[in-house]
Amino acid sequence: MPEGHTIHRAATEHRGLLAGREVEVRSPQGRFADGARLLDGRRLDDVEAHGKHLFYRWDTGDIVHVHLGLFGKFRRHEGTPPEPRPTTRLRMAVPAGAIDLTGPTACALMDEGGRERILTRLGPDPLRDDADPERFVRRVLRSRAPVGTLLMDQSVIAGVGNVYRAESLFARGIHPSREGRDLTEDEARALWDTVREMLRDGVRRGRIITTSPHELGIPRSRMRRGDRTYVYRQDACRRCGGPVERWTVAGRNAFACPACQPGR
DNA sequence: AAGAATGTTATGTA
DNA sequence: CTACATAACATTCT
Repeated sequence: MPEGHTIHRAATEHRGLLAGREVEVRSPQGRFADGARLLDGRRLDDVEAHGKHLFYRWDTGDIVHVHLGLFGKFRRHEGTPPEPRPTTRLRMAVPAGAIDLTGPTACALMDEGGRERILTRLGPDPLRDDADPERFVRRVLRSRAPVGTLLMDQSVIAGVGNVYRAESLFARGIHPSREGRDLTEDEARALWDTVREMLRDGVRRGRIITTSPHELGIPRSRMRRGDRTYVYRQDACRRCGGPVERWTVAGRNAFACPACQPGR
């Protein structure tokens, strides 16, 4: 379930619950046993999000790196949590509540060097105040790769996944197959702005909704799963009603409305 | 209940 | 060297 909005939301939530406190750390199945043993009872100092990556800083100087991948998920329990399930990779508990992690691509101990190694291969993250949009714009305008590929490339822009790729390009009327260098500077900047707005909205709502009930002609209360996107996983474009193209790029589904997103 | 899914990385092939 | 495709890995939901 995770694109950048999920990660930044988790960082805020986990910081609020855990930071500055001594945390009970557990890892059933021994999957993170070494880390859990080392960190159990230590103080968590901070939680940082960058793109889809999370970094938990501990008073030992250790950093726990978490990447949710495709299946990773956090669950929160208030108060005393139930016994962790066998698939629980990491539990961080304080008296007020607990965070459980399942299915991550990455959950590993590292040091500052490891964190920096990851950050150097990440592009600007539109959810971060320190992000430089021009880095994204330059990279896009110089590349002959399709803009749909560039948006999913975490070294070009960090935090965008398959849904935001489809929906942000739709919002700007840009076909994913257009080459980066064929975009105008204005298009590239507007694309960054759109992605940032969508991500912020995702953080606020805790889910991705890029459609407006007004445009769909559905009352907000009747909106359901399937009404949340214009082209992502749609057969018909929710704006013009025309057929949505669906094809595979690097093993992932890509979506576009050829009428609303001209250019290849 | 098989199949699909909001990811990344390493390795193979053209 | 680049640019692809494919496999591997993780789990839940329909």
